[in-house]
Amino acid sequence: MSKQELVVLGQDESGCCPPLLAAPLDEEQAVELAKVFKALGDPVRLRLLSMIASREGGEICVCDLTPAFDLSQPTISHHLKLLRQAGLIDCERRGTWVYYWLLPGTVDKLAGVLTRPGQPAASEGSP
Amino acid sequence: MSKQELVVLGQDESGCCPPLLAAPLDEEQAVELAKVFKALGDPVRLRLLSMIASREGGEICVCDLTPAFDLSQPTISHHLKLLRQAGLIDCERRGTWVYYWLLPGTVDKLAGVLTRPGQPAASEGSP
DNA sequence: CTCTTGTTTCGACATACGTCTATGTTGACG
DNA sequence: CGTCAACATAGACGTATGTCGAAACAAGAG
Repeated sequence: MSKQELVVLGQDESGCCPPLLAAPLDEEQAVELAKVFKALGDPVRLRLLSMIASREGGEICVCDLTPAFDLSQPTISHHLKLLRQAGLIDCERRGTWVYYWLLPGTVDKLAGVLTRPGQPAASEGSP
Repeated sequence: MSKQELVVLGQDESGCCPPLLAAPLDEEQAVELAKVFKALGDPVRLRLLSMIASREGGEICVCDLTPAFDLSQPTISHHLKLLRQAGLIDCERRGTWVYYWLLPGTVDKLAGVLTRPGQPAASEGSP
């Protein structure tokens, strides 16, 4: 089940991040990046990702996600599939329920790509 | 001309950034964020943004953007319009030519939203 | 095995999106 | 004023996307 992500971002260990804002992107990089941004370009998927990522234990059951939306269960499942194919989340069946969790690599990659040179990290407000 | 952005992100000065990955997003925030991510969800627009942002002087003429793509001039103009409506760039006519530049606020906002708590800034690789 | 519950897959459909050609608009220059 | 070049807008067309209901699949309980 967790075998079908498109491995959309090279997850390169080569230091840090391809500069989006510091050098022109070549077409191939742009295509790969656009897939992930497109996955984030829907309010339902953003909220799903947010709910998954902000879960204390790191995992959340579909049955806890669905009631938060005014949409049919198949539609939620569809959006979760797109997030999974974008490499943003993964899931595992555990008995009757399916649990989803965040794949931090892809999100970190995006954050890096969008960080302008010289811009400090977005440190959360808890010193 | 530079008057029609949707002012899509509140550009709030309230410290830093709404946590996308630390707390569930409410619907309104999700809708606003999704507009910007959707604008980034196209390879042509990503490359356009990248070319604009990485320009040394901070500005670039449309006549320098168009030839880099295998698309018609109106198509490029259309994509630039979407980036502008998303609050990512702005433009100004200067004689015959139109110049575009990056609006750093929106990009910074996205980077902040995608940065996980505890994740350091993406420092560029030039020590 | 059968029944029930949770989840995904399958078609179908309306809408949105990316692209084009054709046409406007704006400014520079004779 | 007329003409040309640089961009923008308008309309059209094919494809992709978001949504649903129905059906299939998986796993536990009788």
